Amino acid sequence: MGRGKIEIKMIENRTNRQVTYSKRRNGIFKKAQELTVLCDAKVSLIMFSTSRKLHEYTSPNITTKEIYDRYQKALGIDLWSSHYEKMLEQLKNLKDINNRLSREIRHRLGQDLNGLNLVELHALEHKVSTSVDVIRARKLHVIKGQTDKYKKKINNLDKIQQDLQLNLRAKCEESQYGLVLVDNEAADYGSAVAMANGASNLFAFRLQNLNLHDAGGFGSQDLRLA
Amino acid sequence: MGRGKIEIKMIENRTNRQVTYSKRRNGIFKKAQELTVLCDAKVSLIMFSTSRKLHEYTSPNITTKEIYDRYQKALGIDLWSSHYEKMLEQLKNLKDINNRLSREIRHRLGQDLNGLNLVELHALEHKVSTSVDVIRARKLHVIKGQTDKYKKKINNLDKIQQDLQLNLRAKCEESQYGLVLVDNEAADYGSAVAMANGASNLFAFRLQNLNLHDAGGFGSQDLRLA
DNA sequence: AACTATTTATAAGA
DNA sequence: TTCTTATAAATAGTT
Repeated sequence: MGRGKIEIKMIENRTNRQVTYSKRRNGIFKKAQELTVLCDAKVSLIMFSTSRKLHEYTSPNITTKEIYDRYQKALGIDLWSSHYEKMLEQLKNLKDINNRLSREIRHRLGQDLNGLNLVELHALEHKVSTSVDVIRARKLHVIKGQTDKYKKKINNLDKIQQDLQLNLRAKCEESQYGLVLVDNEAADYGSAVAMANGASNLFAFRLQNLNLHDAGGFGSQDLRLA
Repeated sequence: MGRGKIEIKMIENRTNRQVTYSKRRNGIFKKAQELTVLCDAKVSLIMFSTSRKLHEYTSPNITTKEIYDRYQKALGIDLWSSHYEKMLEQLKNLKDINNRLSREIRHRLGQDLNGLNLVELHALEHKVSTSVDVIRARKLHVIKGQTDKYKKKINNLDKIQQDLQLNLRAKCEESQYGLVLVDNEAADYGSAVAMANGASNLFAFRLQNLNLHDAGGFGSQDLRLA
């Protein structure tokens, strides 16, 4: 349809090709639009020129995604299925795991026990009771670690005091220059005491916190300094 | 282009519309194919008739998916992202929940306690210890329910025996026809005993199972028939 | 971008 | 549906 008939083969001249692309693109878009209106059809027309430039027509009242969803449904394929289905499966697995974990926790909390028979209840009691033992052992271990550290600090403090007393005695037997030295030692002594007190206060604070949470109370032997 | 000019509006006659759809569909496909060849373009043309029937044209040497991938790239969008990202978020949330639940359970099992300080350990001990109390209380409740049932059955059995003895005594003081009646009563007596034994065996079985799981043992008062 | 001679598409009818 | 054909529409080559 033009001044002359043309053969349908690639137009070698770049400019001519570009011009023809433009003209025919408009033509095909118009056809698509007419088809949409005349025949109540839904059309998605996507095209890329040689220069990879995008042009598209989509019928009104529908999106490209909807067209493509319909397309996949019609062909019974899902180009994203492998990815999508893997995710769905993952989701399902995680939900299952979640449910099992939640149930386990609820039971360990003493909730939802109605479904359990005597055997299951006893097994659960034993499990949780064993856990308490493990946790208590761990707690005692931590307490022992902290008291050991505390005792060590006290020992250090004792040693420093002894050294100080020795030094003081020595200094008193020396000249007046000793005073300066004594001042220095006194500074050291002060920081050592501060340090020891600091550690001690820290520990006291922790014990206090413990008691705040100790609704059940724990046996006196639990806090014995081993 | 036809015997007469037509207005571009929906063709009301279903048949005419279908015929026009057919003709124009062929026309537009031909145009798409010519554009592909003449201009070295890539075209994806998807359409649905009123009856939702799918027809498509895709340029050779390219797939519909590739066209759509290019399309999304060109527009800088991702048609599936909203769906996809929602799923990703769901996955992430479930994983987080899982991790928290797992951690809670591990702690309640007495595992992975290294990261906990003394306060946390004590709180944990208290929580789990409280749970044991709840579970134990529930267990005792169940045991009491079963023993009550057991006692009730024994009472019933006693009553049946008393009735039998009364009846037997009465029958002995009657005529020889009494023997038939005694046989009937004996049958009843047997089934009653079987029933009582059955219940008793069931309970014994449960206690046996309990003992299999009873590594820690439970106090004798726990099994006292209240 | 226009123009326009010519080809092509297609509406209506069979 | 498919074919026919008169006519509308598209467009190749030109300006």
